[in-house]
Amino acid sequence: MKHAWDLSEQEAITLQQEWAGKVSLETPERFAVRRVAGVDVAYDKNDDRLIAAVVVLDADTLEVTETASASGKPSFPYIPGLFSFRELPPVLEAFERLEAMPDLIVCDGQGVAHPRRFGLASHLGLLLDTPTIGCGKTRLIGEYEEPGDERGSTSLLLDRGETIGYCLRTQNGVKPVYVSAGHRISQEDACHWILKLAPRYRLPETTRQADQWVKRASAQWTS
DNA sequence: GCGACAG
DNA sequence: ATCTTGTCGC
Repeated sequence: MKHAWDLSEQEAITLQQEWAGKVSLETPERFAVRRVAGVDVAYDKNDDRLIAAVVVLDADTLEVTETASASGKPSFPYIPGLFSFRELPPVLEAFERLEAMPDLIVCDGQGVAHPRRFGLASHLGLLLDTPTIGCGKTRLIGEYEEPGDERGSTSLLLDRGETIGYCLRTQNGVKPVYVSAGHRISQEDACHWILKLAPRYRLPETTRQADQWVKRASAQWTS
């Protein structure tokens, strides 16, 4: 039988075009965030496995309150623009192992700053029906001006006349990050949240903690 | 055809 | 993503 994630490249693209229309760029009314999650995926080339880790932080203290992980064989190759079809299966499994769902999720990669406006963060947000933000270390698409040198400086990420996200400097003098709304959040709120989540380093604490935990998890899933 | 190209 | 040493700067 045909598995939900067993798609051809063309079918994946068609699904993105279809689902992009379901994405919401509006922050919910009475948006109260207590738990913020960070997601990261590692690849073990030795046995061709993906390891996903989800960490949940207290939105006020930024302390880790829960973690979960999952592992599986990649069911899709890495193709720029079709990233989510490779990474999401183990990520979703990790989320299922969480005791409490977070109020906001920060992903490594893009949200709507994507050729079809449906990056990893948008895909995950739609599947979990939860607000998501995409925060990438590098750009996938879009043009922008270099933001100012100070923390908090931003510039628009533009594509075909549309604002698809922001280029954000999270610390004085560091390389900027690329922020875009994933689902159920506005571009502006997405940017504000990333800045708030990155009080000390270039990357938000959600990403840093997820990165740290995915490495511990890989050791476990290997041995 | 050529260059770009999240992790 | 991952493979990898030293090096510059605070």
